[in-house]
Amino acid sequence: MRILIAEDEPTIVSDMRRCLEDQHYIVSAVTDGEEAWYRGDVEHFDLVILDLGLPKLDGLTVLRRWRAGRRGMPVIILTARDSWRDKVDGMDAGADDYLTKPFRMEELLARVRALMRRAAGQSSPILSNGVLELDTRQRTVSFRGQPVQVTALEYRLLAYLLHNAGTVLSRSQIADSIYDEETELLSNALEVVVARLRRKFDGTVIETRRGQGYLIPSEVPPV
Amino acid sequence: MRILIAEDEPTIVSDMRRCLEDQHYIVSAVTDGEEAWYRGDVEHFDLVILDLGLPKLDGLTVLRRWRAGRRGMPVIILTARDSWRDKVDGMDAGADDYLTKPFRMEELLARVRALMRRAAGQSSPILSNGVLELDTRQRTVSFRGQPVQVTALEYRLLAYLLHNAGTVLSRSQIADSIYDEETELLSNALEVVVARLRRKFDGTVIETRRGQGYLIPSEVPPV
DNA sequence: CTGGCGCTGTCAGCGAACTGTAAGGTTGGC
DNA sequence: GCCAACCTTACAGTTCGCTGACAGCGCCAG
Repeated sequence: MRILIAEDEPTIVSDMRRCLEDQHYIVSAVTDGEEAWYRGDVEHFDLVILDLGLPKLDGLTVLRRWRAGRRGMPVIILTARDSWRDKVDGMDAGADDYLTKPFRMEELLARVRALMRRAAGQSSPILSNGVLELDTRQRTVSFRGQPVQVTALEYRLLAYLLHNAGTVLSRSQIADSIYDEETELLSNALEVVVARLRRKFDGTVIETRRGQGYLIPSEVPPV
Repeated sequence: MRILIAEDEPTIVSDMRRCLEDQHYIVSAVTDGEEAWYRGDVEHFDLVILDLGLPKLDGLTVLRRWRAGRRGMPVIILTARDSWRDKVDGMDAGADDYLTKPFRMEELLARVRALMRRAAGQSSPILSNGVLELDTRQRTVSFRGQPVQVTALEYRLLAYLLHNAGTVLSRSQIADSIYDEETELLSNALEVVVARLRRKFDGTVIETRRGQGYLIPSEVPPV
């Protein structure tokens, strides 16, 4: 689950980052509106925490541009002022929730969880391609009907591949999605994860496209 | 099991809170309609007790908004007036039950229990996965047919896990469900509770998914 | 009021599981 | 056949969860 924080105050950012990473979210942070808009437009985030008072381009504008461009990810807006106008404007612009600074981290987390839950409730909780099945609500994986245990990292990788079943995904796309941005990829870590997964199923589930990346076929006839 | 009380009269709130907390429910309370709607929209509650005569936003409107937004939790409405119109309107708006003020706490509790049971999707008050059995009416637990004594906290944890048997539940989900919102989770308290429970059964009943959470398997062949 | 008791949170040390690294083998394309 | 890309395996560092001991709290009986 990737979260984008758009906030220019360093201490708030680092507090939020720490809390969210404790909850195993993958956090990216930007400090001005232009960058916020760009990242949210170009990358995939499961949730955005957006300060309204950003330099260069204010939060409301960023949000409106995203929505105009059909970026529908849940957005929580932060406002320093306790004015209901901001909140109303924000909700009208397409925000899903708001928080007034200062706020307690627990409250932020509760709202994040709620939005994640709501977003999850809208899509089907089961990802499947015929042989491989992933229940995103139960966080379980099964192969040809047999339950299989996977680690947290393996699960993230599987979920990403299966979510984009039929599409070839490059290493860097995969890495972006399952690691946070600081972690460099200077070894064959990804290959190793793939290998470990293959051993748990059979070697054919995850296909390699030499020079391009990996993919999981979108529909496989059952056996 | 979390309950939201939306009621503006302090004495009624505190009476209800005391009774419900005696029954080991986790209670949150709000005093106006706007906050009620917001909390119910954003957080997860297993049941709501909703006064119809709330300031700022009346109860019926709150309820209709929740239902429009697909919030399906059971709702008991309270009405000060003994008029059938309110009740009918309330039920039409999606309430599951009603109570006319003044009422006796025992009656409230009975209705709460009934709705909880119904929401659990089973007429029987017994939760079981084959080896572990939990009688929600008597608040007793047995393992392989043998009764086992558990503390209140342990019971809440077990009930939550068993209620979602087969699902991996993260620490924060569990904490949300068994503690009230004020309590911080800054240590390994949860792990300790799990350990104590494991010692009372055998170590295999509650499974750990490292980095993800805990789960109780949904169906275990009896021995 | 006091002491005992049961419940629960905190802490520290240990062990196991997870994951990145590296080295050597294998495969596929040119 | 050669080279680069990829796979596999083993290993080691690190993180995460478990456990046992302890302490604080609230409750009840004396």
